[in-house]
Amino acid sequence: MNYSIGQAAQQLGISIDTIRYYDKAGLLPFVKRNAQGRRTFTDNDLHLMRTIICLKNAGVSVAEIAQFIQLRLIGDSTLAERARLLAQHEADLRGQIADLEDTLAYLKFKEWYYQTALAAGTEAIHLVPGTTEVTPDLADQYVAHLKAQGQEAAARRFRQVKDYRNRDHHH
Amino acid sequence: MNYSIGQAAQQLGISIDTIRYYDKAGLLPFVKRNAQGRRTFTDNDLHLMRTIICLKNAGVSVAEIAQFIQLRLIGDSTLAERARLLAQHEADLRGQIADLEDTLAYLKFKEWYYQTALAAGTEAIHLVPGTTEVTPDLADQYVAHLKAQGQEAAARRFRQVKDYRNRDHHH
DNA sequence: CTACATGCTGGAGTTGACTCCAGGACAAGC
DNA sequence: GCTTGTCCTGGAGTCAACTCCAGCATGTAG
Repeated sequence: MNYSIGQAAQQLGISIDTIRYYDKAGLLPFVKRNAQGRRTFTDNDLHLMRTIICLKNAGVSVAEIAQFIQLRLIGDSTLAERARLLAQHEADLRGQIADLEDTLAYLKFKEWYYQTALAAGTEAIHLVPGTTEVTPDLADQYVAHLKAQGQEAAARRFRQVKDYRNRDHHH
Repeated sequence: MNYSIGQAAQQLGISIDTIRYYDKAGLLPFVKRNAQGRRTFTDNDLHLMRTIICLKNAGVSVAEIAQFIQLRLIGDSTLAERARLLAQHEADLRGQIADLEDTLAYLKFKEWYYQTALAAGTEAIHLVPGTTEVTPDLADQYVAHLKAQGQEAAARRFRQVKDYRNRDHHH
């Protein structure tokens, strides 16, 4: 079964222009044309494009995906290199997920801040009296709250995030 | 304790230019200046900026963070609205994490593909003989492999991802 | 007194990933 | 034989989030 660019776009959930952009960028060397010069997509093409979209979702740049596709074109001699690239992208992805989990822990802390402030009717309960500065032991209060709720794991996680964020970064 | 823009940048792990960009964008209305017109950052300022960086990490745009900061400036009357925005961002973040987990499941499938191909010395074991098309039941083989390894949960997850990806999307 | 580090502003430039457009080809339906 | 729909190309435009620059001010070290 063959599909037009419009049908392919619909099935993949991306725009026609995006497909043409990927083609220009060298991501779709396997896509053939018909007698009129129009692109025709096979089921196998769509399968490959799903892998491309997967890599894109994993935060891999178009240039890096193009490199991967070029290796594929060369053949079996590049199998090890391709496996290595995928493993690298997997490690990056795990890192991204861990970062987002940390961000989530911090966001929950902020939500606790607003839930308690809302319950009190004012943000003042978290501020040093007469200022707009938050109380210095706010994070400790939150950890105590988590522990009181029996959420030991969450408390440990938040402590780590907090300690990490307060340490100097050197990028 | 007060810090210069350079010290703040170092402690937060972002560049001086980024801080100035955030200031221009209205994210830092709370930062004061000294007699020479230079920005001075308090510990509390850094705390607030860590929250901003957290939201940025959660994929929130600068414009949306600016809106949040404006609400904070107004005071207690906006507490409920701020709590609502945070809850929304948390939901978005959970969605992002789930998407990345799906991507990870798909990436692991591809890694299995390359591990087995490497073991065989050729990609041909996954292709329809004489073509460059992957065998139609490749995904099923992978699921069988996962089950044989006792990874029932991973098998279920992959099946869902696969089914989802093969269904039409309508964005 | 001069050099140097650090800061300021307004504004221009960069990057990646699209997204849109003008101008044209072709097949099908009326 | 005209309109409509879908496709083609090269190239320009957009957008967010920085990133860099010129030109200037100021505080400190030698």
